[in-house]
Amino acid sequence: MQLPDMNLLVALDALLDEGSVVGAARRMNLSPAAMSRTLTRIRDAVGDPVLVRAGRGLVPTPRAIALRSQVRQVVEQANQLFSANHDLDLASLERAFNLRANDVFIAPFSAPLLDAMRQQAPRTVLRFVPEGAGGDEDQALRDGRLDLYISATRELGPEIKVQGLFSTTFVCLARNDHPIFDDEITAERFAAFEQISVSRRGRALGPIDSALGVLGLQRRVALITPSFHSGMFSLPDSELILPLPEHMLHSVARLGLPLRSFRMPFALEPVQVMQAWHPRFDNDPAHRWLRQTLKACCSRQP
DNA sequence: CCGAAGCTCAAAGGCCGACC
DNA sequence: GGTCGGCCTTTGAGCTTCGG
Repeated sequence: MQLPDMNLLVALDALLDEGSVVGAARRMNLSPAAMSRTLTRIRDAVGDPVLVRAGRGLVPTPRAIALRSQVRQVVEQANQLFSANHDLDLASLERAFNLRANDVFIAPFSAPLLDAMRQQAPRTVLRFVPEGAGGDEDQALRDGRLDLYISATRELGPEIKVQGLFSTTFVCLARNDHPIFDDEITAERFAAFEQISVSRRGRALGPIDSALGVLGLQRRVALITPSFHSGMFSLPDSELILPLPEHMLHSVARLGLPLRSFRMPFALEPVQVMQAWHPRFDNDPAHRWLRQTLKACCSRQP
């Protein structure tokens, strides 16, 4: 049986990633001419143009886009196969770790994590990547665009691995002289003030509204922001209330804004924050080290 | 030794942005 | 609008390596 040339897979991976013959050639230490000929062989093998001219550069065909994540996965698995027995040398490890997280994690834990990385693996880079279109976490984890996804969501693919990091409860933030502090804070008084909802997907309703609903109450969300930090800057000049995870209070206090916190006047389920990764990284020593380091940071902090 | 495969070098041709 | 230079991909020619 004639096996296909596996080197073509590595080249295809580089070509799809770079979107350029010159870029892929540079990555593989080849001349552009050699990479161009390799692309010709890939086209013959796949039976598709794979990359077609668009102006000065190249763009992927639909077939290439469909193949992309599969190619990435196969190449990474092959890499692991050949490097699985190598000891991890953190001192010389050069790698950028791509994480997607919101400020519930970033505010309290990014500094300790970065500190641990600097001490143990000084040549690694921590990169927080922005939200993709329409919540593409599953695909980004599969493609290897994301090393870790840190979130409270459980709506991930069945193969995705998750590990609990910490649990946090919601407290509220309002300006120092907010009228809510004038009297006892009850659920009724809480619901009477306009509020900020933090949602990366632009949602106004969440667990707080469900809990209020049980009490026969309803609040009005006047402002929706993508992060807690962007929301809190609207507090000093308004009567808005911002519910936010307790874990963020310490870093909020350091900002020196004229804000004051108070406990939720009704019961709310704690939020479990987890880290999620694709199973192909399970045995990757560097990835395992990152997960352990991150988990340790979360365990140490309040 | 020979052919196949894959490489480099050099050159051609297309496209884009800057400049007049 | 036309010209020019730079960048990119592609292709022809020739070289090296390797297996039969």
